[in-house]
Amino acid sequence: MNLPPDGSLQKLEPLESQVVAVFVDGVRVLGLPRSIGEIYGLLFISQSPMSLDDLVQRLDISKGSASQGLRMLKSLGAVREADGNGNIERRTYYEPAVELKRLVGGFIREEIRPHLESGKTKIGQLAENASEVDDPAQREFLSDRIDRLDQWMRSGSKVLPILQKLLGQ
Amino acid sequence: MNLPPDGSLQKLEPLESQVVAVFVDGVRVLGLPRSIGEIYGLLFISQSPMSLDDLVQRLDISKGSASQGLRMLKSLGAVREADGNGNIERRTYYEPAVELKRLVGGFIREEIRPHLESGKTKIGQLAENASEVDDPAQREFLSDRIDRLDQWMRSGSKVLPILQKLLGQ
DNA sequence: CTGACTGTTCAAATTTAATTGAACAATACG
DNA sequence: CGTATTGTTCAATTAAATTTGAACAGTCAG
Repeated sequence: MNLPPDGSLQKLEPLESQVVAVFVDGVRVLGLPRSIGEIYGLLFISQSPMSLDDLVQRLDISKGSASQGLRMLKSLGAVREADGNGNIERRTYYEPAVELKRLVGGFIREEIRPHLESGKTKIGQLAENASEVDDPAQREFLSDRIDRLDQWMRSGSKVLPILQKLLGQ
Repeated sequence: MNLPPDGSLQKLEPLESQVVAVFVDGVRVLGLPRSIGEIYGLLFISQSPMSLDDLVQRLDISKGSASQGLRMLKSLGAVREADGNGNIERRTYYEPAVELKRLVGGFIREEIRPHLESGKTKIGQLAENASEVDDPAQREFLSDRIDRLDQWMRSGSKVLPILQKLLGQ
């Protein structure tokens, strides 16, 4: 007694499965969980917005996964709530953000920048510790390497906005 | 009966541990295994090249991990074999590549491009399948989305060499 | 040939990360 | 209120990735 209300829901069409697979593969490269790829992929290839329950049914995933996945996708700016045309519906529907610029921007903001920031902090501490090494030759070597590390971080920080600009269509 | 031959080997100095931690964190962002970060990190902060056995001892990892880790780092172009000054030694010693350009290039070549390539192939197939959908409105929507996906891939392919150039010092 | 040394391979064990599902808000409606 | 609906949380489970370690291959020296 929980049959799909109509035939269009439930199992994925072959084309939908293929698209979902592409995104599942894509997000793995980015180090994100597979459910993220499934959810975004299905939204991406669906003509109308979908609710959490729709995703649970069509992808055969748990409510928990769908909820957490949507949360992350929202924080990445990769999905947004569709304005329920008639506000009669209680549940919220989601649609994908399809501008590459936005997706890349969200990923950089949420997944890259925090690491760069914390890295810079740690490197600052490293530089201090290195400056206290007794042996001068050793100290010079360490400072040199740590400087280089610092340069890498700076390069990274400098390149990110350029990257975003280049992908802005 | 397997004591360290001298005090300089075995446990990591605090500074070394900190540097290794930075790299462990760094490679996790890139989706690479922690041992990769440990090995590269230690090589990076070490003044002289190290052998597989050195790494095993100092990082307290297995020979297997060290071997596989070095293999991946070699394929990424992130470490190279040090030319044994005197060719008296039998075992090979490794030193890190410290040019950001080379590291980024290797990562793009080994980890990014293959996915872009296979993605392009899959999208080609998708486009075919989509063109065979009966309903014209649906077909148009699908083609539109798949086109977009294709554009993303092209953008990615176009940006990678620019990225490499930007990081070339 | 035999033994010592260096490194690789890969199935099994371990560790880490993601997913589930049951319990729990929160809100709406009669 | 009572209960139906929608969604969140999080401890327990499951699944995936990494690490281990024992077996093996190749090489050199005696």
